Amino acid sequence: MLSERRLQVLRAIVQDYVGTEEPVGSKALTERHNLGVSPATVRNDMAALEDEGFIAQPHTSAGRIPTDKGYRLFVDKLAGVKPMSPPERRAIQNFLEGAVDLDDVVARTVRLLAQLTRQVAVVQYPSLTRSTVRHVELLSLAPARLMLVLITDTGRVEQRMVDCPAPFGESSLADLRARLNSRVAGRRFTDVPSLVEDLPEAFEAEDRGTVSTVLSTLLETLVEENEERLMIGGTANLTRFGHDFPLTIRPVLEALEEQVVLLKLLGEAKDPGVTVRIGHENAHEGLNSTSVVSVGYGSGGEAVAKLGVVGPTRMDYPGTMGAVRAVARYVGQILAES
Amino acid sequence: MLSERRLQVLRAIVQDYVGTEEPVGSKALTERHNLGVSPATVRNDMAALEDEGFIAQPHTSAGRIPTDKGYRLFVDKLAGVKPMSPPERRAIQNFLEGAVDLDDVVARTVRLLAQLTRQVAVVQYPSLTRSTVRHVELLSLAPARLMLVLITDTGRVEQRMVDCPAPFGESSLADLRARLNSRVAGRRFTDVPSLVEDLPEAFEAEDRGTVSTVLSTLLETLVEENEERLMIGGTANLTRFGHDFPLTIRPVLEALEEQVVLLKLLGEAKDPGVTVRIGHENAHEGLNSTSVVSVGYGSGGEAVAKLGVVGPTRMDYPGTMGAVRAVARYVGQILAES
DNA sequence: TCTGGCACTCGCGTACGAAGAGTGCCAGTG
DNA sequence: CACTGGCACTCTTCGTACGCGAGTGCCAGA
Repeated sequence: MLSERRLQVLRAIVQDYVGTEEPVGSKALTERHNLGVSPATVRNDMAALEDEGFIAQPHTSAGRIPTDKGYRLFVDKLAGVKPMSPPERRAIQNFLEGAVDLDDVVARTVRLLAQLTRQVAVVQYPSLTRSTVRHVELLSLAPARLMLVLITDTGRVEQRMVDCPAPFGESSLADLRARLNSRVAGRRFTDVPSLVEDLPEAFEAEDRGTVSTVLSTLLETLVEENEERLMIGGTANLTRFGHDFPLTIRPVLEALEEQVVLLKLLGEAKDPGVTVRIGHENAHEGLNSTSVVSVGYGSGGEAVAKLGVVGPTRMDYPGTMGAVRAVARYVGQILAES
Repeated sequence: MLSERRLQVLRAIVQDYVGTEEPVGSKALTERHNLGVSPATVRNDMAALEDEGFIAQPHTSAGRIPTDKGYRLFVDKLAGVKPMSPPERRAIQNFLEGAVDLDDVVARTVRLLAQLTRQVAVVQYPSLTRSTVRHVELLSLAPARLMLVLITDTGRVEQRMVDCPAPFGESSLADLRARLNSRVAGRRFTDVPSLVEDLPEAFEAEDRGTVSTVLSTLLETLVEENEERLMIGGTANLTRFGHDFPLTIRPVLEALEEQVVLLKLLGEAKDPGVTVRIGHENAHEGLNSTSVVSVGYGSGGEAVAKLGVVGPTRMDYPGTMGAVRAVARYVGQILAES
């Protein structure tokens, strides 16, 4: 196993490299951290760390840089989560509090995260499938045309057009609206199907077709997975990555445009706390030189969606994790209030 | 004034430069376009064009590249709009037709534009202020808490919370809902204020406070300018710009994140047709080396929002203008149908 | 007015050498 | 046995020099 000092050396390498963006050599290390040993000793430790695969050198005769494995060890064992300072917390809260609706909350969250971490921020809209129904509204637009509006407890609104098989009277409409709401309001989305399946039976034969159509549209809306939307921001921060550009930035931008990829990325993190996926741990190869720090957030105790940042593997993990965690917490509060 | 041949030379320079991305010299020009004159003659013409400020040379002893002024002349006088081919038109239509709601229409439009032009696409959501009200819905969430939902003819949905000064009964709510809709449904947003101003008078004294609150929230929503949302896509195409990166791409990404900037940019174009703003014609300095091609689109005859692309000044103007115009046309159709 | 010719400019790629940073290894020491 | 100082070696980086090629501007002539 690695001795205590070798771990310290690794930690020092990560910290210095993150700070300077340049391979770090043995001499610089002893100067900047008082490890109490000489460069030569550090060199021996470095050789050992390299054998184990925690660090590597870009070319012979350059300093060392951490590998993905090295960052992994650093994140798991050598560093904690750096809490936000009180002023920062206040700033976060102030910034989020001005939001007027869900879109605004998400938009502000993205900006905030991007600004705090100086990286690319990704925020998933509160998922439909994990939330509860606040209200279902039905509007008559034409004799045989309805609009279905679904409002969730997180403030999200979905609307769908419904073309009815037969004209549907105002009184039937009011009836359906009332029955629907009394059954599903406050219930979880996953419970809705079984709660409404016998609804058509309560109506006259001529209306049943329409009721069924409305219900199936509703159920469709509930499960619609591709409706998992997200918002990203701070892409300009990508330009700070390396100086070796197009090659690095291109695939990342492409990946970010593929919402499917991002959703899968966020979805994979099951951990209740902050999750970090480093470099090649990300399935998508465009993101092989980036790390993703993500966490769930929710209006109540339970997570209804994820948010996170995408940045170079060479990032300030403790600070980023702290920012992500803090933002998630406050967004949760805001959602619970609204 | 510039002779006919000199204009042809300018056109040839623009076309070649757009194609090759490299400064074009007199010899190459005579080889690729049969102008019927020798390189020496072309050189004289080039010297004249340079004196007039239409072209420039990056360094002595390099070929010429068009200036912003040169592109401007090209766009205004030397090139038309290249119409889309029938297969392309069909592809556009097919791609847009699958959309399920407004968000989806906008999202698809962005993808489509980005793909067609291989540049960054920007689509503004149909503006609230220029559309008409389809329906206003009021929901009671708590005794003194309402949700106001506004649905526009373009399918856009806005919701707002309303905290009432006093509890508001179900019957009053139904009353208000009915009166509100009978007055404003189908009317233009700009007409709404005068249509509802005397509404509180129709209610009992105890309810007037709430009615006023609801109305002012509604009016606020109507004029809320900062709610002018937009969606962008195709940012990965930025990496095709020049090979001189960070410097070029950075400010563009930053400008794109500032929705305010983009909205102003799109808003400035008053022309009913396709508008092109080239390089320094864009007020924002981050966009000084890009061109913006934009056009209005709408569900009826009238434009309710803008869409366009942002790309390098060195772009295929006729093709881009054709694509933008065609997409706008089809999006308008889709919106009118839904 | 156009053309061919010619000298000139300048950016670009390659080659070479010096400088500097960092390493690995080894012998010596507490 | 762990640590240290010393030293030779490797490799990148940077500056300079140089030749090539593309392109120009100008001029004399048709």
